[in-house]
Order: sequence, then C-alpha cells, then structure tokens
Amino acid sequence: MTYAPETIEPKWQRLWAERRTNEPDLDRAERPFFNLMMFPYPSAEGLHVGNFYAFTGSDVYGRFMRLRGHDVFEPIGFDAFGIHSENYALKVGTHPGVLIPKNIKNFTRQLTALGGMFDWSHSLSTTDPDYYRWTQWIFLQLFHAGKAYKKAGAVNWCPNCKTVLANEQVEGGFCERCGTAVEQRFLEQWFFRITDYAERLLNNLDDPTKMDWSATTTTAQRNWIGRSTGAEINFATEAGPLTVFTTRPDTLFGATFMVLAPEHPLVDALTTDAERATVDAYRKAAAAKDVVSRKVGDKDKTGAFTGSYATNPVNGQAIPIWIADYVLMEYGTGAIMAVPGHDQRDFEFARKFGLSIVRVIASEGETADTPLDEALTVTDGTRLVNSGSFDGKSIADGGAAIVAWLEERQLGKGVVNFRLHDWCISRQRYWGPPIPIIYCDDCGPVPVPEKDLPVLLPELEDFRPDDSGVSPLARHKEWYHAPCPTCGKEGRRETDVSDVFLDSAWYYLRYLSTDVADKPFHPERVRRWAPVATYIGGNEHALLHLLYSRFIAMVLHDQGFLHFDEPFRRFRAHGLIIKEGAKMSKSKGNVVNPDEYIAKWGVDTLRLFLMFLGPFEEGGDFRDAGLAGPRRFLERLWDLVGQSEGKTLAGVELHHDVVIKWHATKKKVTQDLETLGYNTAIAALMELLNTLRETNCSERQIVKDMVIMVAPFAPHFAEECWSRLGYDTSVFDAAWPTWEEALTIDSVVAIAVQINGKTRSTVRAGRGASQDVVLQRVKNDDTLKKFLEGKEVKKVIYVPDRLINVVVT
RNA sequence: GCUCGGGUGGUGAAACCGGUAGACACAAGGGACUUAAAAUCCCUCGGGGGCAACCCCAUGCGGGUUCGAGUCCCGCCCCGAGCACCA
Repeated sequence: MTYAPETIEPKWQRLWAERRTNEPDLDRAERPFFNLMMFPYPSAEGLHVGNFYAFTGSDVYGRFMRLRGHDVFEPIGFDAFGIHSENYALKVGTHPGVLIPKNIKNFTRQLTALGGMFDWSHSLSTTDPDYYRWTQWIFLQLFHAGKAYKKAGAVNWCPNCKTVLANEQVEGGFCERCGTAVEQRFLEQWFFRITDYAERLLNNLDDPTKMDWSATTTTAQRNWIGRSTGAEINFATEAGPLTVFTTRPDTLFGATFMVLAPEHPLVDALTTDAERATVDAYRKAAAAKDVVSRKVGDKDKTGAFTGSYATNPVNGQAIPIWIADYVLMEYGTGAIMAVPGHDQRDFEFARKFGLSIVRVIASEGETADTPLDEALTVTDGTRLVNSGSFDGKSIADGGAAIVAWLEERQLGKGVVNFRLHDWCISRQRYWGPPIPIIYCDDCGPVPVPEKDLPVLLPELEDFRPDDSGVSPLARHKEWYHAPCPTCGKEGRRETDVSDVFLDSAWYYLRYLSTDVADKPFHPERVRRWAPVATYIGGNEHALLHLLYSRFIAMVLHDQGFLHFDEPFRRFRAHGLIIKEGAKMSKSKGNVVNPDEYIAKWGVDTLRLFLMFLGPFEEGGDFRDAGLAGPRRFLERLWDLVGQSEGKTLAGVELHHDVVIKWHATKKKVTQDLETLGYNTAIAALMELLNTLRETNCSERQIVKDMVIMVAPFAPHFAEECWSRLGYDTSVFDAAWPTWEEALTIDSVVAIAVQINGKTRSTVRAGRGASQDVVLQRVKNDDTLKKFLEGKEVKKVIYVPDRLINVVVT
C-alpha cells in the first residue's frame, strides 16, 4: 500500500465533519482552550500561501493542545465588511452583497482543504445581520458609557476612497489602502474615547498575569500610545495665559520665543494690526496645505511673527510669539516654548528668523558661554547653566526643581501626554454596519433602542461613494427618514457606517455564541472560554486590530459584561512568507496559490514544508524544491508503519541508542511545540526516523508515538496511519507521549577535549565521571599526546559530561 | 533621527545558562539498480593544505573580557520592521 494523499485527505475531512470531531461542547468542556487565529478577509483571489502559513501554524498548536487533553475550540470566520471588499466590488462592478458569499464559499473550500481543526458549527461573517446587530449594540454601549461622541474637526480624507481614515490608517501622509495623498477636511465624525484608556493600554502590556505577547508587538503598541512625561507651563500674554506642553521643563530658562500652531485659538487675539496681513496669509497657506506637505514634506521651517510677546514665568523675560506649521494643533496644547539651544527644530527656526539662542545646559568641558552650532539635545549627565538659582543642577534634578517652583506659584504643573488620538470610527461608505443613531430636531442625536437592532444595511443599487463627504446611504430616502425613537417625530438616520476594525474588535466573543439569538455573547461560555488562550496572527495587525480589541474589551469589562479586560492572554506574531527572495504581490505575479501544491503534493506535505521552513515567528522563503524533503519523510514513516506489524517491545531487545533517541525526541518535540519551535520539532522527528532506519528498527511502540507526534503537522496522514495501526478512534483522542527523563541522556558521553581552549578531540566516559577519571583518559589518548608531552599542566577546567579544557605552558 | 528584530556553508537553517559551529533539510556531484528515465538506495558536500593520521582559517567588520565567544561588553557597517517636525 502506497501513501496516496489525494484519497486519504478528502476521506478524513469527510469523517471529521461526519463525526463532529472538531466540535467541542462549549457548555460542558472541562479543560477549555480557546485557540484563535485572525479571521481572513474573503478576497476574490482566495487564500494565498501566507494565510495558509498562519492558519497552519495556529492549527498545529491547537491540535497539540488537543492531544495533551484539552478541549480545544478553534473557530474560523470571515471579516467581510469594509473598504477592501467594497473597493473590489466597485472595481469589478458587482455588488458586494453578491460577491462576498461567492468568495466565502471559495474560502470555505480552501480552509477545508487545509485540514484545520475548525469548528464549522460556530463560524461567522461580520456582514451577517445576526453579527452586525451586535456590532451596533457595542456602539450603543460605548455611547451610553460616554465613550462615543461626535465632533467636527480636521480629519484625514482620502480623495480616492472618498472617506475619512483613522490616524492609524494613514501611512506617512498616504492612504494605507490605495496610496493616494490624504487631505485635511472638516467634517462631523463619531469618535471613541480610546485616549481615556491610554494609561491602562500601556500598563497592561507589562502585566504578565494578563498578557504574554511577542516583544515586537508590545513595542509597537508602546510606540503608538507614545507616553511622554513633562510639564504644562503658563506664559502670560496680553490675550491671557498661554499654556505650552514641554518634555523639558529643565530648559525653561532657554525659552527665547513661543510658537503656536497656525490653528491655535489664541492666534487672532495675539496678532497685532501691523502683522495681521502676514499672519492671515500664513494661516491661509497652512490650512490649504494637505497633510502630506505639512507633515512629511521638506522640513524647511516657515512661520510668521504675531507682533505680541509672552512673559517667561521663570525670569520675567518678554519673548516674541510666532506661528509655524511645525507645531501641530493635535499634540500637547498646540503651542510650544521654543528652546533653540536644545531642540534641533527650534534651532533651525531661530537661525532662519534671527532669533536669539541661549545655552542652558553644559556638557563636560563646556561652559555657560561655549557657543552652540547646533542644538545640544542631551537628556542626562550634564548640568544647568544660565538658569538663575537652578545653575549647577543635573538635568533631572533641575527639571524637577523647576516644575516644583512653577507648581508652588500655580504657573504650571507636571503632566503626562500621549501620542494616541481618539479613534475616529465614522466611514462615509456603504459596505459596513450603519451607526445606530437617529437625529431629531427636538431631541438631538438619539441612539436606536436595542430592541430595534439591527439597523439593516439597505439594498442600494448605486453604492459608489461621492465627494460630498456624505455616505451613499443618504441617497436611500426611505431608509434615511425614520421616526425619532424618543418623541416619534420625523428624524434622519446617521448615514455613516462604522470602521471595519470595530467588526473585528469583538468577533472572538461571537464565535462562542453564534447559536444565541438574543444576546451579543453567551455569558457562561465567555466565562468558561475567554480570554483567548493563544492568538496567532500577522504583525500587520499588531497595532490597529489588537489595540482596538483591547480597548473594546476594557469598555465591556468596565460596563460589567466581561470578567477580563485583556482579550488575548498569549499573542504570537508569525513571520512573513516570501517567494524566492521577493515579497509576494499580485503585480509581480509571484503569489503562491496553495491549491496547486495541494494537488501535487498533498496538504500534509505542504503543511509540514511550511512549518519546516524556519522559525514560525520569522517566516520563510517559499521555494518549490523544498517540498521533496517533507514528502520523503512522510513516505518513509508510512512504510515504517507498515513494517511495525507485530513488532512489540516484549519480543525485541531494543538497541540502546534507539531508546535514548526515542525518549529524547519525545521531550524535544514537546518542548519545541510549546514554544512554536516547529522547524526544530520536525527536525527532531526526522532524526528519530533516521535512527530507526539506520538500526532497522520498526518497534511498534515507537512508531505509534511518532504517528501521534507528527499528527499536529500532518493530521490526515496521522489519522490514516493510526487506523492502519489498528485503532478505530481519532488519533486526536490519543494521549500525547510521555518520556522518562533518565532515558533521554546516554550513560556514556563523548567529552570534548580542549588544549589551551582549542578543541582537539573527544574522549568517552561514563555519565558523571570525575575530573580525575577524564583527565587520565586525556593523558592516555594517543592523538592528544603530542599536545601534552613535555608541557606542564597549569590549569584544568572541567564541565561534567561536556568538556574538559587543559591549559598547558 | 528614535525603538525593536536580524546578519552563520551553494540554499533554508541548527546550536541549552559562554562549553565539540553547521543538527535537520534542499540543491549539487559521484555511485548502485534499470535497455533508459523517473522513483528508490549508498557515498561526498564551509574554505585551504596533506597519501593519511591530522593541521591552519572560518559565524558582517574592528577591538575587548574569558581557560574558552556565533553567544557577553565597546565601537562601526549592512538588511528588515515600526514610529517620526509629537515639543
């Protein structure tokens, strides 16, 4: 009988479905383990090998945990709302409501072919009214908690996608989706107060009882939240106090001018008649500038003088007030004290406009008068100069002393600032859940009552966005006009839909509850299964999706809906799959479609190959040639299963080396799977197989263990071998092999011999042999004699069972 | 510029806490079987020297610590990712 994946793979996929092998009892499971992978967006192209890699890596872990006796829930679903789906629909001229079900069907076929341990009885799509009804419910919870608000403001507008983008969706001034330059627009938008949670989002990252995440991911989140400590300082002006934020209160004596953002509300009042024309012209130019040239354009400093002066609270000096677009209204207070001596941007500005530059910090070898030819931006180890009574203090002490001095006189206070902005969730598009709000002339914005959810997304023939800044939904007049839920008077629906990231911020909860009609999630099941035990996904979502999910969990927790405030206990980001050294992309035409590889090699070989490529968290290079190795491995193991018939421990004297290898492999594979070290786990299995072949051993007990250990990687293969071994249950109901620690290491070891630190040879000795015994063997060894003869042994370093280093003169 | 990763054979990569560098696999070359090819099996496979036993060199570069460094420290170079006129 030869190994024929093309028949056994569909067979086991069918049997799993029939026997409901992958459907744990959500209400009664005793050792629940929630194994989550990031659900895909069902594109028209189908799954590519990168998705395949991610899902396989997660599935291997889920299957491993199952074999270790857990009740593993491994759901899969579809993130089918959003601009990506809508844009594709626009491109091909088909309604997304027609396109998406087709794509989901294709994805389902591919995901089945992958052989994942998916519980299809709890699948979901975010576009299903039974799903987005509860997405809207979540919006309402935030609204009631005072965490959702509407405000007009400058927002990022993509003229190509014709919608507002969250700050997180703008990359260097360009739309992350289509690459078009983003413009500023003033629109009314819904926001979530994620900034209220900034401190908590940051602190939880350091709490090991709540989070065990890849370091790269927590770092990215930390950077994004961007906490900085400093002070707010009030400068007196003719138009009243002007508050600035600074991280460097220690440099206050060096503030020689002020700079306000052009949009700052005090600019009008501070502008003198003489300067009015210049200032107005500058403000107009700044407003007209799109975000790109303002934020990432050439960094040449521009600005205008307002004609007014502010008083430096610490020394009473009158310093000129300027406006410049390098100061951003969204950060801090929209105003800065400029310290050209110790900030490079302020330095450039001062140089350009001939403003004075004062040194207030001196490094080693410098004095208060040493001239500055660029800003000195050191932050520690030096001392303050030209700073009145604070002279001589270190930067840290001086800063603290100045803040204390200001606080005493109520001229300022120490504060913390975040880079994080509130989350703009409005989208002027069609393909998303309508935001459940009705505007009434008498009652204002009124939330749609929970009993009236979902607010169904209406059928719309022409769903193209336009340039008006108003969602296409406004064009559906019957839908648009709705009675006010409070007073019954004719009102108007909110026509924006919510951001796709709101859909994915809570889907893990819905998986547990797809059969529950009257609640967003089943409370007992959530208590039993959540938070998610292991979450695996791409680093491209390390920021937005994970941050938003965390935020939503915190709000729901604080509202009493959840018993946890961090949704994902353990998160690991997998690496990227590239193709022959290059990133895969449609334009290069090098996107690998798994279908053809499954047809040619079988999915178990493909899975094994992908996991063997390199460390799972680093990704790997997909080269067609590499598939041969894993396939050979499976075939050899297949043959070994056949040969194991009747070979039982009782009748066979096992080779000692084989026993050691067997136990050592069980230990190594177990430990490697725990840490997602899939490539080395597979290598260990290959080594054991090689040992068995070399010693002509097909002992049944060992073969059985190998079949179980290979099962997470090659599930169909393992099921078939398990059945060939005579079992009529699923291999995934078997117990994971255990090992005897004493048998994982040989009783005789090869000890490396170094002479003066250079490895020269090895000697054999019993485990735990003393230094004297080993040294004697070294002295007796013929090949080592030439290094020792006529030399005096000065020192011996002995690492038991590993190495001996003899130092001679 | 700042913050994380990373740099090891022809290739993908291993290497516990500082202890025999290159496991495992691919590719390549040689051989066996075959009329032939494929498949399979066996051998070689970091560089240099030597008939051989062995010897020298070698983990991006330059230093250092150590009996011993791919691993630790200092200073560079390069690649990838994230953030970036954030005060």
